[in-house]
Amino acid sequence: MIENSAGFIEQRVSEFISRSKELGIKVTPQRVAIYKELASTDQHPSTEIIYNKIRDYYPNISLTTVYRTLETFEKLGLISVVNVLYNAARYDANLDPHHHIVCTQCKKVEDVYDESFTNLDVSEKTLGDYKVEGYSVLLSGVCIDCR
Amino acid sequence: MIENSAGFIEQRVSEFISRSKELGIKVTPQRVAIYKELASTDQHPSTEIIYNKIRDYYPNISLTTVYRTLETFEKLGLISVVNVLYNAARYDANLDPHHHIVCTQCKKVEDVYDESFTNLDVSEKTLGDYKVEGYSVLLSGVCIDCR
DNA sequence: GTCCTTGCAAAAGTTTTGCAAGGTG
DNA sequence: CACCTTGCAAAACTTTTGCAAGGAC
Repeated sequence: MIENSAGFIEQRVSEFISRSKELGIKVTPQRVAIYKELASTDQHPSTEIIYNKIRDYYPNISLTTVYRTLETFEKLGLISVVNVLYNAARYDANLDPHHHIVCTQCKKVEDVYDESFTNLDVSEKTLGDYKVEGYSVLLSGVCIDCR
Repeated sequence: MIENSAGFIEQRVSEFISRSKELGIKVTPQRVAIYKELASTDQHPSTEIIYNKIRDYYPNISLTTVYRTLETFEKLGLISVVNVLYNAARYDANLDPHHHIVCTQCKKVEDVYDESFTNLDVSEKTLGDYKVEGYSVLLSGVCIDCR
């Protein structure tokens, strides 16, 4: 749960710094700025958006650094990527209700048919501001070929 | 459920042609080829992959056409896009279990906390070939600002 | 001081757009 | 034959990579 109090964010940044030292990566001002920006919002920003926000107070930062840093953080489990399959649009002619599992290594997608996934109650949820059209469960894992 | 019999695919292509006429879009050889390619696989191909497969027997087709056609089909509900948020990577510093809802119009993402989503049983599923690492539910809808 | 990290520039990869030619209904 | 659709080319946008300079430990 995000709380927009400065103290809460400072605490998360402190934890990030400790964790970075444990993991053996260097704590640079760029990395702190990127982590802090991400920890300060629940808007799930893109790389470009993070870059632009940081440039307001850190004009010399490079977009390349933001890309590389987010990738590093994600690989180490310090942050997560919301959309695993962001590389290219993937299409499906099968309109029956079903779900998907993606291999985090080769990005292959397979279908998952499971009634317990298909019958989730999405009507009464805390989605007050949204007109919900649908949902799907995306599992992630490593396929047999990549193991 | 995809069945790889030629007859089954032919039937789906026929339905596609009828539906196209109902919807008032023109049935071109390119469109039929694209639909047929997508209906013949459960691999959830990208635009580029569909393009390359079609070029084996239809060398003049343009990648632009494949992009535009898939977009058209998706808007009309003839196919669906597996990864709504494919435009750019979106990151999250919040590692607590939670889910997301995306506005299909402005692509804004918000958090959803719901225990019934968080307690799905993913251990005994028909995911035999995968080492499952996790999952998340992605709801889609239209946010209040876009209505 | 060592070696990881950064910034710049260039390249690779994905998607969109303008416009004239072509084909469907 | 009207108008939607296609193909080409160019541009826009997102991401990755090579390399030399710089900074953290």
